[in-house]
Amino acid sequence: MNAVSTSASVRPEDERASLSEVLRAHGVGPTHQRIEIARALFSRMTHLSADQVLAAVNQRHAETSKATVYNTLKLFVEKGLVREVIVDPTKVFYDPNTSPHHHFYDVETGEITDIDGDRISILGLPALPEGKMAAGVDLIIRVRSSA
Amino acid sequence: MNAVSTSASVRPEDERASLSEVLRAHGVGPTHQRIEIARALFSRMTHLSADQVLAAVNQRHAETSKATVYNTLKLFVEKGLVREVIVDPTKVFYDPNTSPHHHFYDVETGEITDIDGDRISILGLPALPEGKMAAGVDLIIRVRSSA
DNA sequence: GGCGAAATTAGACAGAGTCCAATTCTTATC
DNA sequence: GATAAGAATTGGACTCTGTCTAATTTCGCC
Ligand SMILES: [Mn+2]
Ligand SMILES: [Mn+2]
Ligand SMILES: [Zn+2]
Ligand SMILES: [Zn+2]
Repeated sequence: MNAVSTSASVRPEDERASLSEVLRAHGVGPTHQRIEIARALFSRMTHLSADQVLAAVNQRHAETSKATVYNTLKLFVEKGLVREVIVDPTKVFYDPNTSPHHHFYDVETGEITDIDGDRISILGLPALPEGKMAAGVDLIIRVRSSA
Repeated sequence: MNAVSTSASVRPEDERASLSEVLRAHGVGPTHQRIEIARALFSRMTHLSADQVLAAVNQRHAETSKATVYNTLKLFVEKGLVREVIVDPTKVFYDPNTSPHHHFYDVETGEITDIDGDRISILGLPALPEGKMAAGVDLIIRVRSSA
């Protein structure tokens, strides 16, 4: 039940129209740049850094500025279209998968892999601090090549 | 069972001597700067950023450079004296508590609080990817003020 | 088409962290 | 305690991620 079909045989025009609707459905006015940024994320369904999004969007010829990529990613996070993944101390990754899930993080290669959220249960959590509510539960399994 | 007594009534000289031994025990040659950095972390037992360590160590009068703070924190991590905590996209925190445990992270204030490791169990984890070994399990509960 | 609001942009800026070659310390040996 | 070789420290330049701003362009609507 994801935002956008990932099927390979979708005409680019249809894909953009459908992304446009997804943006509107999340209260984001569709613009050329926002659609391209959404396309970079949702057509790949991988975890991309801002820099990688910028490169992806400007692959054919420059279309979108760095400022817009940062503005747009922040907006997408606010509107719940994507999620931030904080695993690497040097950069944030953006995750088009917004269903609750966790991550393997390869500390050597930087690769991030999803762990399905509803197979995991976390027991024994203490009560939240007074007056605080949960805003997210991030479980990160850091891995590296064995041997 | 921590590395260094946190009791208030320890003579500064004794504290430094004892830190010196802790460093040696971890294969770290003790120097004036390293001892002061260790003292900043272990006397507070809180989660400090490199910048906070730098400020703490240079409080009375400048003693230690930024380069040395970064060099030393990296060395301490390698030698298992402290642990990195990656929760804030803008900076790394260093944790003098190396026993397995998890964290509350207040996204509004930046406050980091420990969650005892052996009360928590995590069930349903999938097998690690082929040829990979676990290098760490980080559970972060992001919280914010309710209402 | 024309208008006001919203979005985009270049480029300056900020902050965390790295790097390097020159200098200063440690430590082992005598 | 003096000496010498290796180890650690240092200022400052540099890189990288991310932010900000004021000017321009585009969008949604009449
Ligand atoms: Mn950084
Ligand atoms: Mn950053
Ligand atoms: Zn994910
Ligand atoms: Zn901790």
